[in-house]
Amino acid sequence: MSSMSSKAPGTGGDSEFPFRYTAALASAIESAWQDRWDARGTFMTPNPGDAAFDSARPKKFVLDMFPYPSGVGLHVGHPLGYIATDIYARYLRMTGHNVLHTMGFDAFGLPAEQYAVQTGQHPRITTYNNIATMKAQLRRLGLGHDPKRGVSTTDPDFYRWTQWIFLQIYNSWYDPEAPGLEAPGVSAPGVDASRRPGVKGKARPISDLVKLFESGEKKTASGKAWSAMSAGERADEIDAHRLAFSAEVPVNWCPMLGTVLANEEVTADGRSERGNFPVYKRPLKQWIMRITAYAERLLRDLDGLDWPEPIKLMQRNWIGRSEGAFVDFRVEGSGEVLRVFTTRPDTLFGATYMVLSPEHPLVDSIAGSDWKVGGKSCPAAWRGTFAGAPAGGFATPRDAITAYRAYAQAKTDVQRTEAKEKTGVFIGATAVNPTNGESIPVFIADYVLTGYGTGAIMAVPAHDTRDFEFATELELPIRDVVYSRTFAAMKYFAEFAYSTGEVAPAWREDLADMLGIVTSDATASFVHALEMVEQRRHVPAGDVSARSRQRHESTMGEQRGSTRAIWLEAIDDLSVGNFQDLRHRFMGGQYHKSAGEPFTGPGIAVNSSGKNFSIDGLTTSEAKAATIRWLEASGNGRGAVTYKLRDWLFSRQRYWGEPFPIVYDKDGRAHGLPESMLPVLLPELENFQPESSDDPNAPPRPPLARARDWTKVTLDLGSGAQEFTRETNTMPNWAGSCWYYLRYLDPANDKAFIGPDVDRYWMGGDRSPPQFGGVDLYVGGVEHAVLHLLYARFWHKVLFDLGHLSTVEPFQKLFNQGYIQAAAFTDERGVYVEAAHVQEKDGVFTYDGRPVKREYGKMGKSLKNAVTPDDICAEYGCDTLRLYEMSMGPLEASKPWNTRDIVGSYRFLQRVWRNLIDEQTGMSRVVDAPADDATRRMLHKTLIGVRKDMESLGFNTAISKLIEFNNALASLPAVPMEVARAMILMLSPITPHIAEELYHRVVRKGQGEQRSILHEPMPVGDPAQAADDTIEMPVQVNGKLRSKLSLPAKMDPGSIEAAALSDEKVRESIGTLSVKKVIIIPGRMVNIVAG
RNA sequence: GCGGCCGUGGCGAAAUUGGCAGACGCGCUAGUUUCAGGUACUAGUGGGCUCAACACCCGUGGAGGUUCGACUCCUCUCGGCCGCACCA
Repeated sequence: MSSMSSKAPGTGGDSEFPFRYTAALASAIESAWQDRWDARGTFMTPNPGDAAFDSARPKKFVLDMFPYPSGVGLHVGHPLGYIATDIYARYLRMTGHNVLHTMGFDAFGLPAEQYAVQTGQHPRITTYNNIATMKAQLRRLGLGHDPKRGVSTTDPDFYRWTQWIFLQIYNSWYDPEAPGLEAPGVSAPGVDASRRPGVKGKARPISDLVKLFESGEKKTASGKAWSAMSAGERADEIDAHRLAFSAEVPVNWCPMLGTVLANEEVTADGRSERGNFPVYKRPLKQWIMRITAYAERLLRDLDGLDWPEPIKLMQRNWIGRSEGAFVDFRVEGSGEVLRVFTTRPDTLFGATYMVLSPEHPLVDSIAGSDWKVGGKSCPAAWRGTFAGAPAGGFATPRDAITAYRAYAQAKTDVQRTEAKEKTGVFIGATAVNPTNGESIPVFIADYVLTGYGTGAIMAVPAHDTRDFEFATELELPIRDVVYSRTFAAMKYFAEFAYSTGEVAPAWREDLADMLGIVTSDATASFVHALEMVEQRRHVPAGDVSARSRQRHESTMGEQRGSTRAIWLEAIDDLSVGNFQDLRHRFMGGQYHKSAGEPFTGPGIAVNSSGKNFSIDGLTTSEAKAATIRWLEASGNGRGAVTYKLRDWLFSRQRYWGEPFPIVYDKDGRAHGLPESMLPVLLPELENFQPESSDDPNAPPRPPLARARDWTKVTLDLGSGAQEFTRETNTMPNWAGSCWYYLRYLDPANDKAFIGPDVDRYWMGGDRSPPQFGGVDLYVGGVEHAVLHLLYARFWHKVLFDLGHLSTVEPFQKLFNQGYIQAAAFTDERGVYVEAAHVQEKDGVFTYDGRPVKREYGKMGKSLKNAVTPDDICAEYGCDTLRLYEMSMGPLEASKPWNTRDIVGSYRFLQRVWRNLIDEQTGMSRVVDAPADDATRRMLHKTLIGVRKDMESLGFNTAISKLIEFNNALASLPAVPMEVARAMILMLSPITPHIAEELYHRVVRKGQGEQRSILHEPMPVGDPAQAADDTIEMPVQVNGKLRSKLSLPAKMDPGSIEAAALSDEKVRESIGTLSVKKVIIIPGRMVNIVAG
């Protein structure tokens, strides 16, 4: 018998019912079971090889995104995902799986360090205190985490391996030619294996690279033979290949904070998010990870992952693959060549000028000395018309370049985005379009970015919005080289409208736009417009395309607007019916023949013939391929793929992070430390403040640089004891989160970051065929959609390539839980007030007697609307909290918290308790009699439904099924054991404490408490027993519900039809109409079509 | 600007994926218990019409389409949220 029955629980304010399920009783039950679970190690999960390991059970690895241990503690929004994974993990245990489920802490990072700067308290102490607080909060929720596996990234035993992984990456290079990126037989669900071999390349140890250089199989960058190179040259060559390397790159440098910042830590107006200090772009030597080497694999392998499509899309966009070509333009009067990247090589004939980014390295060397082009003076607009330029432009191109650079640099990102007009200046140089030998002017403009492609473009104003804007602004020629079929389609519609007098509302606006551009006569009639269309049938294709483009880009916008309104009116007058369907069919191709050509599909190249090269008449994709072939054959360029993804800036000038396992010799050359010297412990400091300065050129002085005893070391790295200096940067806080899930699997291993057997088992790499990704369910917020998930995938792939892991991807299935939102209130000044103290009366909200405004936002400290789980647990018990959070709505949806609603969940648990337990005696009310037919049917329906919902994380609907079932039980005189038992077991993943208590009071009466309900198998519903004998069959007449028939479940369609047609209400509805057709959906409904 | 997601009672939401719209919960209304409040319990609760019941009509942001049948699919449109943002 449970210990609960032996002592009187708290009264909860109702002495008449000492065993009523009150908050006091719930709390007593909850803490009693939490203690027992801890004492018995209920949630400990054995690894393969351990004594308790059961190899017959399939594995499941259920993972949460681990939290940062913040000092303010949890609010009810935080544990939403944790509760969900806990329910799922408990469910999986009860359905025969070995489940790995635990929780660690992502504990390096800025808040603890900032706190240390302010108070002098060591971040370690702050962090460990916070972890303790948070663990207590999580424990109170009854989360079934394996306590032995919950690692913290700040433990030296953990970050030792973070450093080790860094060295693995440091000591490898990416061989783009290496065949076979995956282990043989690796297959991804939903991915056609035959599509995958196209991706070549993998990480290999640096020693392989050295062998290739030694044998001459691989050429060095300089072309010099390996044997002829000095030690320094060799080291340079190797360093240039490493996957983790240091290089001077432009970074966001904040001298006042004394650190570089990630792009997302810099505000739109160029200041630090924290502190609001100025941030400068400045080249600094930093550690960088060559994640771009993996761009293609990171992109392709998304296909095999069971992730939400929006997240995959965000990663695809972030990687930003574009296919196209590099094209070389010879600069006239200089030996230089301008290389551009384009995704539209088919429009090369339309390139009428070039644009370089203001910082492009060739600008200075190719800039001309005067404003002449082809011997004549260039247009005035080319000489500088941007804000601050002198009237009439600058005296020389060089003056203009200098001024423009200053102008562009001063613009913040926001200004850049908001500026509608394109600006730029001619640099006094011309280049040659390789296709036709045409001489075209070269400009600099800030709409071309240094960081993408080659930082230079060929401008095709006819087919690129930005180029068009620039060309309009600077009076540059525009040449159409693509004939648009969409435009041809619209022309056809216009003609169709003309011949029939019928216009579909859906395309009337397109038509009006088109017609509006061909005439600015605001009073013209529709008939007149159609005459214009008639005339334009004979306009050459290239010209038509130009107009189509102008339709979008015309600077005559306002004028067009008024014209357009007139056209809309005129078109509306002519509408005689709805022709949307017709339009679909046109677009779908059914009417192509009548139109004489397809309406949709690629454009056709026009005006694209040079001396020995023509693509006229080819479709866009054909023209692209043909142009690339020509570029490669003629040596003017080549096909290429570029990515938006940048390499990963991996160092920070901060204290509270992992030290790099890197030292520098007296020549300043970096050396990776051997494994035996790990971990490199963080040195003790008393002052954690980075050195700040007003001087943007001041050198960075990370806090670690002040630990003199630590930075200077004497080591023997293979060539005798020498003096070295340690790297004083630390790793960014993404580092630990890139691999923590692996350490959960083997937390005590001091020989390796993870044992190979453990990896193969829990990540599933020992399956045949091996799994693609290892974690079976990863739950967390969308805020990590890109960075964390991309970085972790990258590390995982490197470790896979180097043979340390058995799977290609870390997270097979990802689930994004929604946020919990809450009402927040602002006073008349717009300042947030404590939401907890706001009063509501008849829909009016007041705070301290004054009216306040309500809004909804993410729960948290800043909106002063946080509700803590501790308060809710105290008032209702944590089972009620778990139940409520799961019943609020679908897990993936963001939904508003409403404390008032919790009582519904509380009442449900009370009713369950009351159905099974006598509130006066605490004894079981369950009887051994068998269930009646109706109850048993409902039991099996519920078992089937709940199981299905659990599998799909549909906890909200699972709960509603349980409530319905329990409500049905309430009307029984007593609940039969088979029903009670199933009810308790189904409830146990969601509300484990009350379920354990009921299980021991009702099911295992006095058989001891050793066996947890967690180890009880979940009962399986039997469809045969769930089936109804008679079903209610709705009968529709012409789609409207008219009657309901009660029929035997297994009735043949003929009899159903007869029954339906003989029903009085049905016959009344049919009346004098004749029955045309009877549609019978077995077990579902009948629809009678009468007319 | 481009891309994505989402609009269902007073509120949170269901709907077996094209087949009885609003399950379940909150709130509300009435009643039981109670000196009373609270708790707990029972019944009702989309809107309209009706004294009331039966019946009928309307109803998933809006307009239209496909279908025997549409919350669900298609087109357009309005509103909200999120991501990217001159990416060549």
